Amino acid sequence: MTHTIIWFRKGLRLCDNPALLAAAVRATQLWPIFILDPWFVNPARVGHNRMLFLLDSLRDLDVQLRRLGSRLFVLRGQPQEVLEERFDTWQIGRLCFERDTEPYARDRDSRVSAYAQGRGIDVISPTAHTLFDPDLTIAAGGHAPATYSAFLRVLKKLGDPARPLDAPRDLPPPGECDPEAHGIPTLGELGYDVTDDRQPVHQGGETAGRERLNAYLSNQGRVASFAKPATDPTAFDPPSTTALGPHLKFGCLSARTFYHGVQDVYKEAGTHTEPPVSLLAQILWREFFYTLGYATPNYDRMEGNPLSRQIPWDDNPEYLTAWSEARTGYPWIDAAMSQLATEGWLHHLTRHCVACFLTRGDLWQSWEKGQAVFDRLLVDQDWSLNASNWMWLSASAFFHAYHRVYGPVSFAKKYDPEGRFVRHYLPVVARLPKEFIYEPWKAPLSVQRSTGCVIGRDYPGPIVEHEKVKTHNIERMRLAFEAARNTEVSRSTVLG
DNA sequence: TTAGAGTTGGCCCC
DNA sequence: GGGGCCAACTCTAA
Repeated sequence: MTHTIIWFRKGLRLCDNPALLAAAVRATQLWPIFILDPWFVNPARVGHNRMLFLLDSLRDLDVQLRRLGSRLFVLRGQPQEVLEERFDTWQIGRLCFERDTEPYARDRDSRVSAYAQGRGIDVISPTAHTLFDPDLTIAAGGHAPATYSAFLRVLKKLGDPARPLDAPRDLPPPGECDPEAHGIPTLGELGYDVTDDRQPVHQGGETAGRERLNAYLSNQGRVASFAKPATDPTAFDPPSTTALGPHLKFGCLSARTFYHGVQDVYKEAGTHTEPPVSLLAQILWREFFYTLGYATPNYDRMEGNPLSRQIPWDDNPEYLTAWSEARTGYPWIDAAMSQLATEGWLHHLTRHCVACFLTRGDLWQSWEKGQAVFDRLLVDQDWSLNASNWMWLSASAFFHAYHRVYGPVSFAKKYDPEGRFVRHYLPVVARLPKEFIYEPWKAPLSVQRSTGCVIGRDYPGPIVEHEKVKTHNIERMRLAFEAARNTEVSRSTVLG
């Protein structure tokens, strides 16, 4: 006879959910709960697209739980306080939740677990957000992997991850709780501005996630020939990649479901592309970055982060604001930032372009500032992946060919010479002829006037002269690399 | 100690 | 669209 709480945070699914399965075993009453933590329910930290995706996901979870005779209870407040109260009022004997390796979650969960165990409550917290337990991955390599290739070698030792677990067939009855007070709120009830009535582009929930995965996997040729660098960043209807990031972030879809879904198509197809560019490799990149985020102190900062090169970035709030508000005067960059603001999603290579532009390429602002903007706006915001990619693009870690700079004009032109993408996401440039679409300041004034895109009135001139700052920044980066090497030499001299 | 490899640049030339 | 050049870093295996 055990009163049990299954505490959903990520892992918003019934399939491949070991915490849920453990909670269902011999429970007399089961409370499936989600706690709206004020830390996250904050428009300055979690943008409205991601919050909408979360609410979608909670609704889907509730519907699925109800089919099994249960339901979801949505509670509000600081999680530890909420749980401590419920442990008492519900006479809880067991607490189950999926393990979360991000710093905020680790701190929160260790305090909750310590309190619960002190009260004699069983705590069950299996790993299911990643393919493997990161402790096992690190142990198998002897230390955290330094490169993706080294990581792949470790994975070879570990073999395939377990196949995903089935969803439970039935669930214990839900515990008693005032049903009216614990429904799923609307965005407005959470204090978000809802005057913007655009429909979200990314539909949350396990049901939508599985449909999206299955639709993608149904095209065997596309799966088998997938090569990430060859996908088109300017494609938007539909995008050229799976766009399953949001579902993986919230765990509407498990990493193992994705992994084995792709593997099964590979078996049918015979030949297929290989890491690092293949579709399967994408879930392995996620795993690699999760492992490093788990193993590395201060992973989301430059200072105190042993993986991040120490670079003397400028601090120019006007540059940062212009970049984040799509006012750099470079249509490709501004259209991308507009897509980020309105939809909360960007193609991977588009993220590269705007990240390179903000950091080492053009504006020379710290990657941490770009990371913060992405953290707020991305529907698929993921702590480990976001920090990793910002370090990558700013040449702070992983990537060292700093003289390779994305051109804010040349890059997009290569994929989209007509400018379909920028016309869609940046209407102010929509009527410009294609020869000026990526460089509107070069259009004669008569053309600017007739197309309603007068520079300085309708749209800003370029915030920096790319060719000039690029050369200067490559030199600054060369000096930063040199300084880092010298620090390394003096350190090893001191240490003998 | 050294050679080779590393997810995804731009530009010029053919 | 494919190849070489630009100017050149870091990690790993041998």
